Amino acid sequence: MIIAEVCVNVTANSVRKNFTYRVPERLKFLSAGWRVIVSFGAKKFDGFVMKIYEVDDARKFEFELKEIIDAIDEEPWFTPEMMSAARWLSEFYLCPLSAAMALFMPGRRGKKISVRFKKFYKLTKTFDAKNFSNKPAQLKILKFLEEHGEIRAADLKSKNFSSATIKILIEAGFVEVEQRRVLRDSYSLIKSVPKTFELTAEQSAAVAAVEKFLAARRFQGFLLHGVTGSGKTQVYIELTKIIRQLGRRAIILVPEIALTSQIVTNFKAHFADVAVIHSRLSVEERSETFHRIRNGEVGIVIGARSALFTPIENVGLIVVDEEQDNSYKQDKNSPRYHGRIVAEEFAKFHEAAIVFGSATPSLENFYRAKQGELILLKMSRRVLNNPLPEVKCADMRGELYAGNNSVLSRALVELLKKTLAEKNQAILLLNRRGWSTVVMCRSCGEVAKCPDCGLPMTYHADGKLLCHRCEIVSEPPTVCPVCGSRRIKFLGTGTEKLEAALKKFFPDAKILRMDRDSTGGKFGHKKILDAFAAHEADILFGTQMVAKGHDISGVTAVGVLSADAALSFSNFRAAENCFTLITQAAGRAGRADLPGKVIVQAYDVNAAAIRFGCAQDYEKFFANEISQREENFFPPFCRLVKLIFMNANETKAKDFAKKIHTAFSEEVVKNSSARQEIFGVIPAAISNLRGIYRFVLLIGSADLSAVRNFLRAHELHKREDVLIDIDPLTTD
DNA sequence: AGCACGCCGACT
DNA sequence: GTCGGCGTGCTC
Repeated sequence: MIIAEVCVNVTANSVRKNFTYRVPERLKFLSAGWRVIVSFGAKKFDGFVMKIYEVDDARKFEFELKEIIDAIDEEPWFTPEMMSAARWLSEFYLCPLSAAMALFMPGRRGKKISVRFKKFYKLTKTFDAKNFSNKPAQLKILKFLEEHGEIRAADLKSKNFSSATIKILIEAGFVEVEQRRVLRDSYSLIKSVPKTFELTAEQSAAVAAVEKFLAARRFQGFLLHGVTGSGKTQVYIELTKIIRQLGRRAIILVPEIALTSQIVTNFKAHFADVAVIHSRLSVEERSETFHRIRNGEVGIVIGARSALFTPIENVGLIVVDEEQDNSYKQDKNSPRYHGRIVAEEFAKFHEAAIVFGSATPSLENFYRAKQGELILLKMSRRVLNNPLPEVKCADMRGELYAGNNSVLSRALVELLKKTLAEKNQAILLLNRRGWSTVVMCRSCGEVAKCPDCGLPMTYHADGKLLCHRCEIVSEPPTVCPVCGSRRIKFLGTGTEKLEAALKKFFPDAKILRMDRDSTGGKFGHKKILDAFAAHEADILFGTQMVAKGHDISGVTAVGVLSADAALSFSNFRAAENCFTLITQAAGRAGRADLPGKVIVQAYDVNAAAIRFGCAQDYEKFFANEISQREENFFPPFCRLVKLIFMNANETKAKDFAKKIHTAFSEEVVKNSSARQEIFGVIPAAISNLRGIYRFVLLIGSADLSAVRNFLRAHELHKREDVLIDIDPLTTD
């Protein structure tokens, strides 16, 4: 009898093994990689066939075998590469195999994906027109088919062919029906004109350095450190050309969905077989794209981090653009994987080259490049020798002393006035959406908080309070719920309040806001950026999405408002994030022949990130920051593992965390040859989520495998009340 | 994830 | 004495 090992798709941490099912005769076509329906306990679940083998019919199992109920798709969903990748993911991130497998699924839950077919009619054999002299309608169709080869069923009416006539022809054997799968591609409308470009010396050198390894079919990591406007995308395109000529495929990752349109446009100018994958595509569109990839029709997959999880084979090149970007980290669902880490591991599987690109590399990767682990490729000049913009810092404390309590510093107002007068464009970045970021009682200091997660809520121009994490909406208080005072104050500035300020300062300017509230849908960002590129607006302002990866030639001025806002958070990455934000935003200015000017507004103008950011000096920033990281034993000198202990009972959560803290100190910190540290127990940043208390233990480790062994030994990965986050973005 | 089984508290 | 709380364990 035929036996299948099935990974049942139950999202429970405790179910961590595969289950054995009998394969009934009618499903004997099943092989590893198929999705199937199985009964599990009292219910039906979908599952993934991991292995098929034959055993003697007399063979007894210690449990009663059930039969697989049905197959889900028309073909195996998972390739062997996808399955081994999933196995690695579940080992590395300690998540159930089913959770790792689910990453490769187009929807959240593994339901049958509706497949769309279109009907075509085709000519099957030659015909003699003489035989149809008294059948003009049939002859008309036959002649049409002879000329065009086929006709879509949907087009019959418009051509005045009747379905009855077609039916006769089918019965007579002249015409056959073909059901063809419809593969939609919302990016097919993006057409671009092939551009020939001449590579700069630096670009050519970068391409040549990688090319050596591409041909050798060997894993190697590269860090392409190129200033904004140095033409990194052109390097990616050249490398992709080379790998395609070698008959291998490429994956191009961008941090956010918003950036895919831009890079897809660039790639489509050179390649015809580009596919786009990201989570905002409909489930059907994603699965159809999977189908095209599986068929080998696709040579280049472009997308956000989920573009790693496709059936693509024979990959020779993986590009991680803007590799420092935090959006590569999956932060909401398990497994909490980091796209950068996973991409590199996949590159090893495929014996591919991986190119990390950035103007402001992550500390981790720049450190690795310095150590020689990654090959460093430097591009320090902009293409066409465009100058880097001139960056000035505006001291907002000084502005206050001088009596200016506006959001905009005098220097920025001057710069904007000049820019508008010269008919150029400006970009302003304020990394806070909404109107007021804090709603506070002046009498007692109470802040309006989200009922679910306890984080401060943001006041929006529509008069509602919104939690940016849970998206819970509520009415702002008129009376303080704690002390009863009516002195409710709306503090802090978001993009909506900035919009009002801009309208007041520049009543004649056309302004465009871009933040999550103004960019809905698949192409929301693109619409705004296209409008701005067409100079339909003079000032584009919004959250950090205005600073990422686009190239609009009319922009000569950039303002970064409250650049140091992120520095107040106790986050070891705060300085890095701040530096990156300034550099990225500044990079938007003066990319064409017009020189750019940038104003960075900050309260703490002496902070290292602000100083080096304004100087646009990555090396100095790195040198300063890396010494702090070493001193505090933070990445890249360790890997972090964050454990969150959750319980409705505060004491239980805390006590369990304490117990694990002690165990880790005894078993790992004392015995490991590598440096291991554990901090905690501290309340999580979200200390209570919907009535569940949350406490954090933070592990800094120079040997992750020892930590993983510890977690396994204590079966923390099997628990529902402990969350494991490897390489977390924040420490609380 | 679901569901059954099992051991302690307040009820007809 | 029983009904039902949800802690623990199992599902091929």
